[in-house]
Amino acid sequence: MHEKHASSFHENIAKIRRLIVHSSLVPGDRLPSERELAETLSISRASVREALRALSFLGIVETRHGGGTFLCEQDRHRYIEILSEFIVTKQTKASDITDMLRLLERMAFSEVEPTLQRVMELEAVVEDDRQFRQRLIFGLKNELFVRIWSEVNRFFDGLESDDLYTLEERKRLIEAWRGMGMPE
Amino acid sequence: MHEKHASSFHENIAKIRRLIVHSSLVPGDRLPSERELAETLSISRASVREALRALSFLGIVETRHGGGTFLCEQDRHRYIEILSEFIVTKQTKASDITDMLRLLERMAFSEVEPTLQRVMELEAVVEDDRQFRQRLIFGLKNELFVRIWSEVNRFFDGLESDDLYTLEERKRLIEAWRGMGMPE
DNA sequence: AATCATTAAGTGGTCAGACCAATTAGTGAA
DNA sequence: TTCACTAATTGGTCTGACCACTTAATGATT
Repeated sequence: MHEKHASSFHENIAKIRRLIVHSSLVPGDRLPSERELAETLSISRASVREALRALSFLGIVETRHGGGTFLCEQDRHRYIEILSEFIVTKQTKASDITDMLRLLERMAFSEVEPTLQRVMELEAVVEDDRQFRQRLIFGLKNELFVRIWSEVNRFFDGLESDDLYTLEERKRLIEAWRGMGMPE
Repeated sequence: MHEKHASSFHENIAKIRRLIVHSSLVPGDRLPSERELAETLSISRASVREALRALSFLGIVETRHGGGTFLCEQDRHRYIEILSEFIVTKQTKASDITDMLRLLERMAFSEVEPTLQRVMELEAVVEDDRQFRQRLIFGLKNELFVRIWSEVNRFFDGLESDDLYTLEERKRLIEAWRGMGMPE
């Protein structure tokens, strides 16, 4: 007999988070078993598992086969508010995202040598804010950097905000970059 | 009748990744249904869902209730190799991690004004590489930045590598930073 | 009584089948 | 041809079972 599916993925994660906070769990503590959580939170064990998997991805909890589910060590739990709220529910100040992108992209400028070819490639897409920023980032050969930028940019896309830079800014950025290279 | 659980979480993700590649799917294309994937890959639908949820977290696929599961737009799928391999299996070049940390921390220096108090706080922990870098990063009030740094640093910790900077480097960084502020 | 191998209980991992909820494709009447 | 309706498809959730691993309890041995 089904009870009506009032639950949802995000809500379930929030429920477990609240439980962690209310139970005053400290890093290293073991959470209630999945079966217990399911009954307490009035959701199925499958849903509990999906939520726990998400929290595991966020580095908040850690599961050990046969052992249990534990709150992660370190002060990582201090970021529960930030992490889960941000990644899962996408609630972060829009200014944080745009600031972060600007920082990352400025960094890309300072880390990549402005060769003639690169400058031309960038100028070719100067009309399109999105392509411009993407081309810029891919100049960095650090895969990890690209990954992080992509993640942040994904949320920026979901923001439905305007371009990050104006056309004039983009042109100015290229000029400044070019100036950093050659002693002309 | 059970077949023996030869599957594992990581393997399942890899299976779906291979299927995406071999099927020559392009962004926007729909993946086979969960039931179909389960049969094709010889794993349960629950396991398929867990793997898909992970890929969804990585921004590789997107699910629409009643509609299907789709490969994300953009060239994000080009990062399937990078993303899934990195986040899930933690296989990233150590040099990428240290490079990234150095970049982020250099960025912190350039973004934060070297007030007298901040400089003193940093000098107080100059002996400890870990504390030094953490104190530095927390000077940035951008929560998102802190989050990202924390994530990257987590992997660095798991690397069992030496300090990121030598004591001399740390002292030199502080001096250079101090010099950026006051016109002395 | 102390030690250690064995056993039982507990917990995460997987599987199977069913039903709910939303979308999409197909159908038929206007 | 158009559009409302229906059926099929697909993701979302639930239930219960069994497997694999860990941990605690048990009991025999020393």
